[in-house]
Amino acid sequence: MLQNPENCAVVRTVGYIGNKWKPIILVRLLNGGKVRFGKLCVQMADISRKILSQQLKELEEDGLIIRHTYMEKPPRVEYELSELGKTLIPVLKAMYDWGNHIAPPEQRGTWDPIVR
Amino acid sequence: MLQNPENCAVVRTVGYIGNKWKPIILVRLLNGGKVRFGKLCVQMADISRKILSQQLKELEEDGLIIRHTYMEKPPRVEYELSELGKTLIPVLKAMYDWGNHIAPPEQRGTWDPIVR
DNA sequence: AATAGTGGTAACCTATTGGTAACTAACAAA
DNA sequence: TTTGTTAGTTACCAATAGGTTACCACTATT
Repeated sequence: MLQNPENCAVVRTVGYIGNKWKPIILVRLLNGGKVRFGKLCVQMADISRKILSQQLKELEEDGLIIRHTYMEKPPRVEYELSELGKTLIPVLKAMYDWGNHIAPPEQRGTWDPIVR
Repeated sequence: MLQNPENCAVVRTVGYIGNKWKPIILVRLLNGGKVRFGKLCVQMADISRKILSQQLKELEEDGLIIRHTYMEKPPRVEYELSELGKTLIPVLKAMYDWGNHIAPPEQRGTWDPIVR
């Protein structure tokens, strides 16, 4: 609660998604079903493969996403929001709305994810 | 918008508050008016004075908080949410709610800031 | 035979974050 | 006279985050 800073719920949330990449990765997974590693890589041009796979691993360990591996050659790996991950949607939406709110009008977008 | 990752509103938001300390500092400023540096320091036991003053400076540069200095000895400095900072309340509340939602029941709190 | 495609990992490097201790100025209290 | 007080800053160092490049395994294609 607000009166007990050392045990604040915001601290807990920050522990899960309080860094540069995780909210952005999660938003990429809102647009429906499973997304391949390579597609994420292309969509997020600024992130390196190493950091992306590292962040995906942490998100999976934290139970926010699910990793599907297919025993094919060349390999195929897909990522998907977990049920717990979906509970973050209000947080991601609030972040999206605020970013939109402070953006110059010509850079504004709309929130229309497929996952609800 | 979700279709233009390189220009996503979430990226913008993360640029302002996507780190370990800023959301936590901002939440400390929701409980009404101006708060002294020393009080913030005590409330957030885990942050060092150096990092706290650094983060406060960035928040001020980004226009999210206002810094009031009084020409007294010993010095007095107080921090306050700006109007722009107050527009972040829905984001902070969503983060708070999610952290609360995943917390064990005995660690849950209530959201009752004085600033609205 | 060489190349492309996939989802990584390893080695290496830089940049940012964070921590500690010492120092400042000016006044008040002991 | 010494100490305490406040909100820092500076110097120095360690730890973490993030980035770059190269490489792998295996198959299909050229």
